[in-house]
Amino acid sequence: MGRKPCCDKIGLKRGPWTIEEDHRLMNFILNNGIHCWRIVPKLAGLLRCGKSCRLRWINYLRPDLKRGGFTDAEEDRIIELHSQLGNRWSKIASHFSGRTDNEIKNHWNTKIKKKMKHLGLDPATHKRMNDITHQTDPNHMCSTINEGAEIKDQTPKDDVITETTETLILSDNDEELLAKNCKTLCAEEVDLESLFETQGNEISSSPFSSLYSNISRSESSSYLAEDSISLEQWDLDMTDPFVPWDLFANLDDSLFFL
DNA sequence: AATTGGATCAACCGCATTCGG
DNA sequence: GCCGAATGCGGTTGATCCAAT
Repeated sequence: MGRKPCCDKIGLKRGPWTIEEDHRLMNFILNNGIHCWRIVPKLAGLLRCGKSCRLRWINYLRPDLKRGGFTDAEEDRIIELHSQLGNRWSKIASHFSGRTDNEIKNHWNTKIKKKMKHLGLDPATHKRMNDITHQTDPNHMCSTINEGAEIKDQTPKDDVITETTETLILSDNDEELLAKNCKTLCAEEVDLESLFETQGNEISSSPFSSLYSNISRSESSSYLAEDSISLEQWDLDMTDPFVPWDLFANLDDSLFFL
């Protein structure tokens, strides 16, 4: 028997997205918004399933994505949130504007996890790994205590970890506040103009970097000044695979439900 | 120059949850 | 309340890149 597939996969394309596919998906969403992912590929002329389109949009094409490496402050925040929320990546991602759950999850698995292990911390519990050894095997006590001392000397982040584990127990009020802050953060409109201004080099890692570098500040401001915009109105060269993110600024609000 | 192995991250898979009739 | 469809989510995989040998 087995589960029915989410969509008819016969004839559907898989694997990495091409520029042409990105272009089609982005143009479709720009013009129509998102109402039902299942019909998006059909209407956009893509041989992909809706799920794949959704993922591509959320993780790569979304205009408010930050991209670029994580800062130390962001890493600390991830560790803090992970200590409170566990592997609930979408919840953690909701505390960052412009970061996806997939991005955070990857960063956790490839970088943070290793760092924590290197520091003698269990990434799952955020506690010292040798503390566990301590409890379960008293014969190793001497060696683990020495290791612990060594770790403390070499890790300035220890304080952060200790502090965050202390905040594990939240009162109802705290949780309510946390949820409220999260909502506010998600509801905030993304200021693409300031994003353009402040992100500078970070954008360079994006495939859209060449585009950013080609738009002058005055040009981007004039895009934002338009009241209503359509693709034809912008007079875009549709052979260009990239659409300026600035142009997203005046889209229907419903587009920014994410 | 060729090979190998580790790191990275986009994309997929399948289960869980939500939604609508 | 039930059921099927749609969507969300977290774990995992695999392609690619790059440094080391």
